[in-house]
Amino acid sequence: MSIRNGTRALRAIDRHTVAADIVLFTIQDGSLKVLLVRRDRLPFRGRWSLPGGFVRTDESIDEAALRELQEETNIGNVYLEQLYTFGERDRDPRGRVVTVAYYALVHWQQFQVRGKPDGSAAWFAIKRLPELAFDHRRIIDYALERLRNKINYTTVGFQFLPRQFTLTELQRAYEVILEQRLDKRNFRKKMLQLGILKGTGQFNTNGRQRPARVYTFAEPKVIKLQEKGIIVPF
Amino acid sequence: MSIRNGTRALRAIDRHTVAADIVLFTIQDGSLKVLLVRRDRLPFRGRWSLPGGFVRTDESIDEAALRELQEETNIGNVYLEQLYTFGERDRDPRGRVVTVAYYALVHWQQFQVRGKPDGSAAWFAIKRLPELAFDHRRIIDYALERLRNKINYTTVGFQFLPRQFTLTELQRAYEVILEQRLDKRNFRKKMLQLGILKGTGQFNTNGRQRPARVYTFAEPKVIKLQEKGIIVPF
DNA sequence: ACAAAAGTGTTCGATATACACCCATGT
DNA sequence: ACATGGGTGTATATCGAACACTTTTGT
Repeated sequence: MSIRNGTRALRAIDRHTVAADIVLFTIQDGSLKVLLVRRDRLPFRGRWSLPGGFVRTDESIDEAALRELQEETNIGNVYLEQLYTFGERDRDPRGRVVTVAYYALVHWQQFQVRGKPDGSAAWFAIKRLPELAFDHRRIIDYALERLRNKINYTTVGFQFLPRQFTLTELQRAYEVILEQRLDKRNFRKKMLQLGILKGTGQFNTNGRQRPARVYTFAEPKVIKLQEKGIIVPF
Repeated sequence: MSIRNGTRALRAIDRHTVAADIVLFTIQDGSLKVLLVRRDRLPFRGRWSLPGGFVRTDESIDEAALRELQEETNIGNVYLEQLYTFGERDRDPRGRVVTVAYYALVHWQQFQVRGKPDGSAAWFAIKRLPELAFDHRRIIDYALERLRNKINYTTVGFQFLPRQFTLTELQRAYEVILEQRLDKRNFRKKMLQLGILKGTGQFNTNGRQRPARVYTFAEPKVIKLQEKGIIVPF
């Protein structure tokens, strides 16, 4: 990099390596999980770590996060949000690496590990994380805290569901994230009166029980609910 | 920087310059203001910009933000919080510069511009910002949004006040930040029942009116009020 | 018939909101 | 005396929380 317009050189001593790491959440088998990849090189070879990598100088950090996500998975259209930037001095033994952490949410069926059925990438339940490389454990904790906050006043939680879903499925997602049971009647009342669900007229009959109404989201994107009312606590 | 333990070199092509910029808020003369400094070099020479500077490789980003703040002001003990990292490709004409933005809140008396009475640093009302360098306008907008959100469920707003204050002074601060008038009785009721204020027994008699009770914060730090109840809306 | 999940209303308490007058002091 | 901001309580509406039974299907 060279001096272009400036009078001050961007000195080499000021240079950092910037990484983008992603906490990719999903819900599977009734528990909240994150995607981890096994490191195949030093440092921390063999340890599990967050998917991510270095930001190139010809891309924005957001672009880098999306690219990394696509390199490891086949996911295209994901809710991805910047989380926090971790810049402690000694967080990477290789030298000065600053990580811009992101978090993303997907429906588990939406996800496919790309070309790596060898166990080098896997979902881990939040409750049973292995030892992680770098400060990635801290990053996950932070992402989890953000997710639990954000579910209270936005529709991020919907990202864990497929396009069509039943109210019970939606409630289960909320219960898993918040780690508490919710009252069925209160939940349904609140959700329906928010006006962000649209009945499809279809019924889902997968079990040996009464068929459930199938809904979709009326709002295409994640929205804030400040003015419409807060979703939880119930 | 050299390869230490790693098998992968941290290639020069991955190197970025990392800056820390600070949105320093205060309340003065009944309006919310930010500190800006005039750039004395290219690019954007002569334009106003956020205080900040490059992060050195021997300090964490938080340390850099604090250092920059202290280099420009005499402030020691400040509420400082990381805001967001701006990493668009072309946000800096000199090349690849990633900015980790922070915001900080001070009582206006706490602040002194260090050694620069020449007009190279000044407070600007949020409502009357000049044209700014880089994407600093966007950063300020983002900080303002965060501040307005955070005042609803934390005690950050208290950082705008001196150690001792009256309830009316506290209410004025909230009104300035939220840009709306609040009901006096409701405000006082809510604040007092939160249990985070401590009466000093003293009275403040600065005007030609009834003396006002003087309070201090019972809680030393900024706290979340999720469990105690939300401060606003009133 | 029964198991299993879907679906549905009401009551109660807490909290937010709206609102008006007297008090203590300085000039 | 009067101007100025300090200080106080109540009534109403809204929202969250708690709570149990009937319905529809598959086996």
